[in-house]
Amino acid sequence: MMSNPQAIPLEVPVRRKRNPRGSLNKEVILAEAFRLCREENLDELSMPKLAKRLGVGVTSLYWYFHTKDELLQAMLAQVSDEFLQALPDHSGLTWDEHFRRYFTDMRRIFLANDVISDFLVMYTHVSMIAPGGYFMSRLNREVGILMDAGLSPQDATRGYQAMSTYTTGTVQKIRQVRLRGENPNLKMFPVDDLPVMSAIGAEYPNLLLTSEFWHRTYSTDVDYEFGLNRIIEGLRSLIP
Amino acid sequence: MMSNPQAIPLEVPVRRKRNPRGSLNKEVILAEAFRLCREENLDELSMPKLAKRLGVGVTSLYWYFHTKDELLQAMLAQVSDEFLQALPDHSGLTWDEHFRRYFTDMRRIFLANDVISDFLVMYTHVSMIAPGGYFMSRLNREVGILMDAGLSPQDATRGYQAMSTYTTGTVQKIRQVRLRGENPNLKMFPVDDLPVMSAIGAEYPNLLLTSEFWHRTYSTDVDYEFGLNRIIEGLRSLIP
DNA sequence: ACCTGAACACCGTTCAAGT
DNA sequence: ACCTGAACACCGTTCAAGT
Repeated sequence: MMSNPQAIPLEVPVRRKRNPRGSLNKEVILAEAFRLCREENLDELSMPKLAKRLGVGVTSLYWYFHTKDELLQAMLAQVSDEFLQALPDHSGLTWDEHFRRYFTDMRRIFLANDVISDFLVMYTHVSMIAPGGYFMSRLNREVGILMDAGLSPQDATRGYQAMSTYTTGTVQKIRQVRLRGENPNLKMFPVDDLPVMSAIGAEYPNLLLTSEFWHRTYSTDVDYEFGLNRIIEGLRSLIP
Repeated sequence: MMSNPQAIPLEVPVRRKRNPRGSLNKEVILAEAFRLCREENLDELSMPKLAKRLGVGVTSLYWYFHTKDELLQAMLAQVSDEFLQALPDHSGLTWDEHFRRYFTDMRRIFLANDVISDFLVMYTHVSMIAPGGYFMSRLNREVGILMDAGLSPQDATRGYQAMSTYTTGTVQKIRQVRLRGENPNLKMFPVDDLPVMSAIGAEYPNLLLTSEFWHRTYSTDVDYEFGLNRIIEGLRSLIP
C-alpha cells in the first residue's frame, strides 16, 4: 500500500482523450442520430446519448447544431427527401388505379420505416415539410391527375387531402400501437373467449356480429384499401 | 452584525409547513392536472409543476399515483367519459345524414377541447380506451346503423373505421399546427405574393390553379365535410 | 396513514475554458 | 476553429425519514 501524505485524491478522473480536430461533422452526427432512431425511436433520441455513441463530449454536438431542434430539422429535411425518393412514379394508369397505387405505396413506405413515420406523421415539434421542389412537383402532378379525371380545382385539392389525411391517419394508429409495444395484429375483442363474447353479444348484438373485424389498429391492409376505395368511389360520383 | 461563534448556518432553510392529513386526494390532484393541461398542454404536465401548484411536496403525489403514467391513465378515463358524454345522440335521421352529424360533432368536440384531442387522438404513451360500457354501446349502435342501411357486417365495420380514422386524422393535423403555435388558417402558398405565385405557376400550373385551396392544416371545416361525404358516397355505392 | 426533503439518473443548454 | 467538462434548471422516481 502506498501512503498518500498530501491527500491527493486517489481516483484521478479519467479525462477522455481529446478527439482530433476534424473528427466530427454534421454528416456523422446525422448518421448516428438516424441509427439511434432506428434502433430505439425518435422519443429516445437525446443529446447525451448521441454524444456517448459518437465518443465525444455532449457539448461538442452544439458546435454543429445550436439546439436539438436544429438537429431535428436537419433530420426532417433528409427524411422528407428519402420519403419522396422512395415513393414510386406510375404512368399510364387510370386516375382511380393511379391513386390506389399511389397511396398504398405511401402507406407501405411509412409502415416499413418507422423513422419516416415519426418525422412525417407523428411529430409535431418538427415543423412541416418546407415546400421544396420535389414535393411541389409531386403535388402538382397528383392534383393534375384528379383535374384531368374531371374534378374542379377545388374538388381535386380536397380529394387529394382527403386521401392523404386518411392514409396518414391509419399510419398514426398503427405507429401508436407499435410504440406502446402492443401486437398490431391484435383484435379489439377477445373473439376466442366464448363466454365473454356471448356476454358481449347479449348486450351488443352488432358487436358480436362484427367482432372479428375490429382491430386494435383500426386498419389491416385490406381495411385500409376498403376505405381508400370509398373515397375514390365518392370522388367518382362527382365526375359528370 | 451578530457573531456566529458556533458556525450555525445563518439561513435556516424555510421548511414548508406540513399540510394537514386529509388535504390531498386523487380528486384534487386530477382537477389540478386538468387545469394545468388546459392552461398549457399535456406535454407541459410534470409532477414537480403539479405539486407546486397544489402547494405540496412532489413526492406527496406519489402516494396517490405510483407513477406519472398512473396519473395519465386516470386522466384518460375521465377524458373518455367526458368525450362520450359530449357526443350527441341523434335519432330519426337517414343513415348518411346520421354519420354526417355524428362525425362532424365528434370533430367539433375535439377541436373545441385540446385536452380531449391530446388524450384521445395525439398521444401514444397513454394506452387506448378500455372497452367500457358506454363506448361499446355507441359502437354497437353506429355499426348497426350501417348494417341497417344495407352494408355487410364487415363493410359496416370498415366503413365506421374509415370515417373515424379520417376524422381523427384531420384533428391531428390541426392540433399539430396549434401546438407549434402557427396560425391554423394559414394557406400553404403565399397567395398574395404575386411575383412568387407567378414563379410557382410557371413551373407548377396546377398548384397555381388550386393555390387558394391548400391549407397548412389540410382541412377547413368544409374541406373536412367534403372528405366525409366522399366516404359516405363511397359507402352508398356498396348498397344494393 | 399520510406528508416530507434529500438524492439519483436523466434531460437540454450555457459558459468559460483548453488546444 | 473546434473540442472539452462543470454547472444549471429541469425531469421522473426512490428512499428513509418525520408526524
